[in-house]
Amino acid sequence: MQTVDKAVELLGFFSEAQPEFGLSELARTAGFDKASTRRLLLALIKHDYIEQNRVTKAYRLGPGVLRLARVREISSPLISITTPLLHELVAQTGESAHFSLLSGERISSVDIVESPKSNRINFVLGEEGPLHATASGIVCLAYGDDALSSRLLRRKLPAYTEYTVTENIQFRDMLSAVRDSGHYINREQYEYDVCSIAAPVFSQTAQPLGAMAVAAPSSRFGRDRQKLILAAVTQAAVAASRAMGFKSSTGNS
Amino acid sequence: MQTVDKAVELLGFFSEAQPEFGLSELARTAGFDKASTRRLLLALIKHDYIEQNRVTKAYRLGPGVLRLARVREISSPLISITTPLLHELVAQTGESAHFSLLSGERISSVDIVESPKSNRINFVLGEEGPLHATASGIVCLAYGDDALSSRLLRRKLPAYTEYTVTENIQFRDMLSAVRDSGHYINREQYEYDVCSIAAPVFSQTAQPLGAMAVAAPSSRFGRDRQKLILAAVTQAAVAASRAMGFKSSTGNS
DNA sequence: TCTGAGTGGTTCATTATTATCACCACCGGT
DNA sequence: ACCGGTGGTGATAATAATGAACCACTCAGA
Repeated sequence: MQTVDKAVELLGFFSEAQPEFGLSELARTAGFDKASTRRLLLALIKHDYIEQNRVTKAYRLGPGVLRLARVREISSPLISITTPLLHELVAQTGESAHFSLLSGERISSVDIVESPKSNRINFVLGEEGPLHATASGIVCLAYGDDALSSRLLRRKLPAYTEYTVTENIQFRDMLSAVRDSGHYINREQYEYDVCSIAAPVFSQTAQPLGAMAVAAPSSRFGRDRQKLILAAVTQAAVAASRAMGFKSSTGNS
Repeated sequence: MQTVDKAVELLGFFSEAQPEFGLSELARTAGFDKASTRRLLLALIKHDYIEQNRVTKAYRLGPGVLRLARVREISSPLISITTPLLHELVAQTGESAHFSLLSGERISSVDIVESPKSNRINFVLGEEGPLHATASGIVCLAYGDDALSSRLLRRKLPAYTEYTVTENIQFRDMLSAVRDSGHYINREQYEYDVCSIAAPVFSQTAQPLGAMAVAAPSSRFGRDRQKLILAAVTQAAVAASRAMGFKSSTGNS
């Protein structure tokens, strides 16, 4: 089913930052042949998951994806749960908050509420980030399938800043610490001057499906604020997990 | 790319009414081999467009579709445009209103606002209906590609009630009338006691991408109420088209 | 307990599909 | 006129998908 793989992989390249692609452009970024790419796109267009601008010839996500999301959201709500929690997080902490989904070996923000402050962290909706350098990704790795973290650790982890943890042993210890504490505090490991705290959100089946996180500039990341943010984030994550039908194994009576 | 076709076709079977499928069940409804179906599902699972309940083994739409919809909605808003218009329609008419998307040879509601009345028409989100027997479908056909209506008319149109238009000549006349008037009034052609009025919504590229519609029980579908509903629906559809970047060719100055 | 009919899942020889490259027509700048 | 870039197309060589038969399991009923 490599053909299907490629087709749905194409969908993954579209993001808020780049919602449109030319044919050659998409083929290049995907690493596929131009002709193949076009055939894949045609198949997707047939079902309205991609549409083409007749004038500019550019391809973008089609209206069909809306139907899917509505159906999914009705049968098992997610965004409608996280949005109010994120608003609360922003109100409590004054910082930008976001909910990210674990998606294969990447993590992508699907719900964002931005801080009202002018100096704030901005996220791009739908943009994918690495698991090993983001707080959200790290908590997902910690609670996720061992196979996933092992697969990731087989390759050398790329460093994004001098603080990125790239050593396998150190990384495994970190994951273990996350499992003990229930959260992770990222201090400029992905981007300079960006710190964030994330806590995992679990599905009914107790798998981590994503993470709630709050991000702040380093200048507003002192001890006291960390405490405040940490408390708010963990609370929000627990609330989200509960709302999604996850029965926590600890603290039930 | 028949393989991709099949894979994305699978996604189409999930709806609010049936958000979960067993493997055999899905293979049966799709008409695919069980083994193939499973391989297709695995490919989709890999990218989080399908997920499987580990306990019940049932398949359903995965969280990945949420990302796609958010990206699409940010880059070219649709639902966020139609929802307020639908609320207004319900306020004006007192009846249930919905926005449907043209999707291949079917039409499916993606946005619904229900009437506050206890006797109201209820829609199922994401459920697909036939083009030729629904008001929304008929207006899309009227303004859509000729190839689409011709393809549909090649087969004998199935009748759902005694009022369903199934004769080709009569049907073509009907489409022509829709193009003249800009709307269609469906009186119990799909379901008894359900009448509805629909008007087309156009994209930037002047293709009909769906329709706004209001549906009422026959008992509340007298002349005066038809007039009221018709005016409200056409107004809402025009507003939606405009908001989506469609430049109307008539009435511009 | 045995049977049968239904699950979900797997295998592998057969078969039909898709990838690729070279090509075309077109556009915009030099 | 040319060049480098689009989007798009078609034939053949190389690859992938198919599906009948199979297993293990569960549930219902005799």
